Amino acid sequence: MNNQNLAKIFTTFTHICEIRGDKNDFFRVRSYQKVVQILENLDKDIVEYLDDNKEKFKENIPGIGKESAKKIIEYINTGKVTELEESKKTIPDGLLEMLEIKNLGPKKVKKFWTELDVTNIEKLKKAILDGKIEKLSGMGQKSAQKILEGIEILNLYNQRKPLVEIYFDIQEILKEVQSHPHVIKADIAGSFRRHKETVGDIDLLVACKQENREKFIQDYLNMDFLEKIENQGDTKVTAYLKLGLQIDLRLVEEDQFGAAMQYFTGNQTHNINLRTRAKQMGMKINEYGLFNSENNQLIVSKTEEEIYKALNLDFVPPYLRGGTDEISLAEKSKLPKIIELKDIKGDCHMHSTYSDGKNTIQEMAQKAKELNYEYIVITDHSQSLKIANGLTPERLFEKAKETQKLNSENIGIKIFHGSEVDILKDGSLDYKDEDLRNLDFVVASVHSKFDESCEERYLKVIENPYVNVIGHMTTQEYGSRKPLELDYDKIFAKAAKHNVAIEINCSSRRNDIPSDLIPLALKHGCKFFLNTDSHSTQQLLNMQIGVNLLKSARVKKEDILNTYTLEEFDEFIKNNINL
DNA sequence: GCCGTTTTCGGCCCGACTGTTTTCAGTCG
Repeated sequence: MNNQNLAKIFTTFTHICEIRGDKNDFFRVRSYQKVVQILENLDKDIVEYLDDNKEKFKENIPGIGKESAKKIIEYINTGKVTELEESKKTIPDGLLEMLEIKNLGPKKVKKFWTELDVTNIEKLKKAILDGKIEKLSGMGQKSAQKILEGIEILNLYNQRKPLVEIYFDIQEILKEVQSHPHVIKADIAGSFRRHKETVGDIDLLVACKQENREKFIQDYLNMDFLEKIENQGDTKVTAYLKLGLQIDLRLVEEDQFGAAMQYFTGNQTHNINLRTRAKQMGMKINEYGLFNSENNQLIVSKTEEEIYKALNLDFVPPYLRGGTDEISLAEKSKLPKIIELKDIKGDCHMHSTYSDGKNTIQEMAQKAKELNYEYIVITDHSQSLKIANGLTPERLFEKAKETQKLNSENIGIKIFHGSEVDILKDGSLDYKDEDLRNLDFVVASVHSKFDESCEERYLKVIENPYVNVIGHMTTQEYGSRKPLELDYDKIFAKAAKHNVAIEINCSSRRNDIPSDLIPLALKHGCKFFLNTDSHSTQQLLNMQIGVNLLKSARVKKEDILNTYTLEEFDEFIKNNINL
């Protein structure tokens, strides 16, 4: 959490500097922007980089210099950064929210503030409607109108969306574009391709012959996933999707596609670092290719692989392009080996028609077999969760019998008899020991009283010998429930001690635990299950999104327990019950 | 503010698009 909190503090500071527009501040702001990106993409909490006394950095992090380090250390020790707090007093609060408006940057915000005393969005709206904005120098009716539109779409489209929520919708959109007769190649770049947890916009790249561009753009503008067009030029269209996100289309020539994918995948710091490297080597990178900077001769442009190779680097996969240490690792051929979808051998949290799932055990097993899994665990809800048709001990027994029967029919995948057992208000489990004893696998989850009492309940249930994994621990649900603020240090330490794994639940409404907690759990030696919590066969496909999220968090195969083969998993659950 | 095979000062990634201009500033990614 420190990384994200610090990133926010530094971001606010850069915004304040930009609005004030002090002389010679441009490169200072850019340095801090770089620090923000580094913080957002570190694979460990920043506190891990400090020495035991939290007084200095153990190792150098390129991009974080003396000044930033001082501020970070102050934050770790006191919870605030004095200089940045002080700077907040130098401008009215409302100016910062104005920066969120599309087409409105720091220069104009400053202009409106100093010339018209416009200090928040409300005042800005009034100034536009009163015709005051358009009279300012450098402004006009169109600019004023654009800002007004920016205010209107602020709440509609400006929210970042969780990757898990939009992943398959975007794939569908991509397929539609790819099937257009004038499209030679199309793909999504940007944070979507880097597998970030949330996505602010969609970068769509299309290779298309120059003579077909105009025709394609006309057809694109009429595609039914688009809602509103913002800007359009010969090679670029900015628009909004019906699902509530901005989409930027860029058109390139076929043999520039790799260069464009590289250029638009980012992140910004990765690109700056790469272009700086190119420059030092006498080359120049833009979206059209890698060029000799002296004579502008093209060196390579067709594929990303060629570009990294020409810069004497191993290919850096998109999910590692976070602008931290990936370029120096690629230079030394030391990029980390990260989990792949094919490493996943089973899914250990899913529901059937016995509780609130839409498909039978057999249907779930059949779909899982198609995904090349060796095993699944059916974990229907326990008795207290009546709203989800939780199973009484009698029905749990029936389910065990059906599971046994299916396994005896050799359907080509092993089904384990599990349950997602509620953690009750006192931290006990929702079945008696005699029922728990007959289960192969227990996911223990909270489904009621989502408050700080969960900390004590988790600490107690971790001691329960039947528990294999704690399900969706922070209980976050996008748009409805924020992650619980608990002492995760304490919980993870105890879970590791008792060999209780932590679930990374990749259902489309959860993504829990969120990736910023993963390094903390790893630090304590915890292992994870990556589960889909599927309530239908279709949702089993979410595993792909879960793996993608783990890639950008640099999680390795050995940290995820459902990479175990059937034999290893069988052995694991037998040994894991510690009576 | 940060960095260094151009190393302790001097330079810092690159291009598209828009609107207001008449050659460019601001914004965005």
